[in-house]
Amino acid sequence: MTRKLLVTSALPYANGSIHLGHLVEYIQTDIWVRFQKMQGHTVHYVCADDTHGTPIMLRAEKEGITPEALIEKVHAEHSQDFAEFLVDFDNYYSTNSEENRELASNIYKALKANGKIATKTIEQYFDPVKNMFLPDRFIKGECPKCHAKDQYGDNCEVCGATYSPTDLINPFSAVSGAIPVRKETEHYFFKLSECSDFLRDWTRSGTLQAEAANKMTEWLGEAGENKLSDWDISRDAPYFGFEIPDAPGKYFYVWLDAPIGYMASFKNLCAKAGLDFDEYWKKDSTTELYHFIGKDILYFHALFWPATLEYSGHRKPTNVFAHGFLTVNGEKMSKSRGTFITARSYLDHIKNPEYLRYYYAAKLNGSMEDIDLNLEDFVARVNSDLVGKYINIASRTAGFINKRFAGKLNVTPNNAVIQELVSAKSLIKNAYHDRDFGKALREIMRLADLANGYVADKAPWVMAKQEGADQELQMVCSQAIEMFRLLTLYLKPVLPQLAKQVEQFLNVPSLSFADVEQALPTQHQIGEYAHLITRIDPKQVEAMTEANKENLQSSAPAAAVVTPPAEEANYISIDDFTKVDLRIAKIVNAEHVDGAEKLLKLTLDIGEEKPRQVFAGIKSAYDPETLKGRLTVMVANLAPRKMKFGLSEGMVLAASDERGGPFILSPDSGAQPGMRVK
RNA sequence: GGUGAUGUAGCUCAGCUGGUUAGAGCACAGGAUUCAUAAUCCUGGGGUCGAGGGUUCAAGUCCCUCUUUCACCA
Repeated sequence: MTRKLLVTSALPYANGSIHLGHLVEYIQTDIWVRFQKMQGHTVHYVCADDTHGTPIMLRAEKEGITPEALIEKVHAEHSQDFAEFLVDFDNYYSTNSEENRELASNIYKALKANGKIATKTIEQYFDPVKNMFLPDRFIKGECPKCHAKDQYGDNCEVCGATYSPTDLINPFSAVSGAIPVRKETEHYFFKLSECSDFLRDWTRSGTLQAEAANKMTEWLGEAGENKLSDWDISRDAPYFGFEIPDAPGKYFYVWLDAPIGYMASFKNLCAKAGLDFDEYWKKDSTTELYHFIGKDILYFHALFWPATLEYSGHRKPTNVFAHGFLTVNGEKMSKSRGTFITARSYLDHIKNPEYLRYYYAAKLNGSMEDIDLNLEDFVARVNSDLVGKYINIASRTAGFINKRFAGKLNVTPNNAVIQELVSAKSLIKNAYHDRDFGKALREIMRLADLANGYVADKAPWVMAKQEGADQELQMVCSQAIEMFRLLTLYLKPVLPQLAKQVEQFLNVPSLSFADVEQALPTQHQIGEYAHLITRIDPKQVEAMTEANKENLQSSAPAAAVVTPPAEEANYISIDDFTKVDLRIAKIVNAEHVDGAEKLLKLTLDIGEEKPRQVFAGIKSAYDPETLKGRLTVMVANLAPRKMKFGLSEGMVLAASDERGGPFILSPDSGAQPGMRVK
């Protein structure tokens, strides 16, 4: 039976950039969705920008653009960030859409028809200069406890006290600076207080996480008790959002139409993909609905949202999955420590999004616990697990298959390690299903260890030198490749891009869980192995945190109002640059290295007594004879590195990308060996 | 302040309903190996499981007190 699943991640607010904290959720959801798709289920993964509310209105005003222009700009930026992190939404939409306006209005009307809407006059702070009501966050003043100046209306960042704006000493509007006045206004309420019996039932019937269910009883109180109060769902003009149908000048509070944005995004997808919206949202739908959220917004998703759905005649979520927050190096993300890292900054420095996906997956376990991004551990773990263990299996065996057997495999299924890999399928599936990605990856890496052990045990490099051991050599390497195929399949939800490259290398169609038992056939032809990933250099991480620190300094005077252009995060200082000692080098000798596929051994004169010996991976592009006597550029102060063929005392610079290369550099005529390049 | 969670080797984490000398990966030390963009394999050192008290034949695992960190609520 094919299951039909609709999955969402929380809608990011269109007021700022995506950062590594956001990405925990999108990566978690994306892995789960990819896993479900790999099982052959029908899955739709939708999301959208959350675009309404006072902060967006005010920020647009500050930037001198319309809110629509602001959210359009942010939408493009968010979409790009998600795409580059391989978060594969089936639709990424906006809450400021016609679909959402219509759905929000209809839901409101249905709630009203059900007697769940009330009006009440409340008193609120009002900015007499801007002529608008002020949310707590936009009132500032002196903390009543510690008397720190310039604190927000809801809590003090200095002493941590929480209070209401009325308690502030000398309050002022953060928008205009005017002294706010109290003013009465009529608000619309969703009568949540009447929903506690329903919510208590829903909590019990649903399969919320244990911790989430605890929270629910905390909010709901014991049976018979009613701790819920009605929910204020309106805001007064001016407000960027949807006007309430029968209430001119009143707008839906952003948190009313935000979750409806899940429906709107899906509705938009339905129109594009020919799906039946009602099949997924009608009261007795047999499809499944999952919301991935952060624990901070559990309140909205476990109370308001199911109640809204229930009393407007829709289905309820099958499950709400809450995750914890991200800390970096054990502490809250901090701009001064450089650990407040945007998605863009990560991409600029570390480049490969799958490293972060892997690390997050290794840490996630389906609970609401916070997870820690320890940057040193990140480098060690990714390098060791992905490069050292997993990729190494193909890297160390594919060469034999390519060179000795023209890429032809000979897999025999009766192999203990392969059998263990195959039988791990259900454990791994269950772990993915339970969102215990950490458990899945621990198992997969244990299997990768077994595969490396198998290769070490069989020692194909010995067979390669023996007469008449060809068949065994081919078999052992084929088994290793089959192990690599299985590991790739298991890792695919986490590393979709790498898996795709491996599928091309293995010359197989897109892998899914049904392929576990389908071993590569005998005489199967694989492609040429090209290295698939490289290690993270800790310097990249260092550069990233440094860049984020500088980022803060340069924007400090502007006090968080203006986001500096993303490129600025890339800058290094002149001091950083001068650390690199670049020298003009004369290639006095160049020769092939016995046994090395890619390396040339260069002898370089940079004006020192003794010439430098440098191994350079440029054999593919240069004949040693043509290099002799040439001038080029080398890094003279690179730490010497012991390689298999000897000590390399520096590095020759060369350019390359997918269009070709490597191309070494040449100075203009007149340059002499030993001259500093700066 | 109240509630919920959390604290296990240097680092990051497993330890299901309490059951033999507490586990893994990384890091570290020694050895092996050279196929692999130095990756791999074997062996080893290292923990009063936040602190104290209690229940039990038996507790990292249950109860109480204190404490660390985090979140939510008032």
